[in-house]
Amino acid sequence: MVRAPFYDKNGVKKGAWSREEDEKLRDHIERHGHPNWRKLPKLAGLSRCGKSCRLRWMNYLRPNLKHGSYTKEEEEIIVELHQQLGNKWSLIAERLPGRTDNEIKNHWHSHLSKRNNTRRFEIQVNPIDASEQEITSYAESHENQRIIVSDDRSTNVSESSSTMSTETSYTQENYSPSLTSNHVQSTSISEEDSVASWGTLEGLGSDFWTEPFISDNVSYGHCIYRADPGEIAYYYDGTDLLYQVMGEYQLS
DNA sequence: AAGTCGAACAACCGCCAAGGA
DNA sequence: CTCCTTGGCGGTTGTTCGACT
Repeated sequence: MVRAPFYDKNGVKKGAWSREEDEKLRDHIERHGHPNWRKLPKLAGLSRCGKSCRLRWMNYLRPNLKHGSYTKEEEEIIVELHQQLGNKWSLIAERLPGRTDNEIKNHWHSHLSKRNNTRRFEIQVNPIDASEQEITSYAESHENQRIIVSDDRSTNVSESSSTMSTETSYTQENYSPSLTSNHVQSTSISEEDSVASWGTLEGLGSDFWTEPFISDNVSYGHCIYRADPGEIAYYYDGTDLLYQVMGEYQLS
């Protein structure tokens, strides 16, 4: 999974490290430390640049490093800290003994970011036909996620408007029916798609999707925007989740 | 069996801030 | 004050491997 070793035009070796190189680097640092990374390769008898040596030491050879799979607790810490700090991998790594910033960053991109993205989704609600049970069933299938729909989802099509409406929230704690839904569906949405519709929102900045915290002036369970038929409504659930609810008013 | 594709991850690259000359 | 060196950080790339067709 690494680049094959090669020498650049300056005779500096790049690519995967051999066991012999690792031994040389480890041995040198254990004897002399690393007061100067630039000078270290020459002193250690390596054809690498100082930066490469530092990276190899910090991310792989350093004592007390953990390698391999992450525990659930570690993943929870990463997700939580990422929400607080953003891509400050070095700060996150400080809170996870034995893990490096590079490793955490890789793990985030290959595992956790995808999982996190699935927290943003779109709900297609037929306001005429979708029952509470159907919506609740949807909520049940999305563990630990709150579904919010407007109270007037059952109002007549001709009376629909784009004014703000009250809302009712359905959670797993409150409801537990097991109906399957034909009218409440979810699909993953991309961040780009979400941002593309951002202009319809009020009270939140355009950087909401990248900000770990939410605006203080948005109350719990607040319906931000109510859509006309065919438009997209956005609902804020009081934590850090924002749902898109399709204003689909036609029976399919 | 062979080809394709995406996930995983080690390593590289460019940029920036701090500190010393 | 300016310039240079160095270490550190975050984004990106390149290669391998396993799953799937």
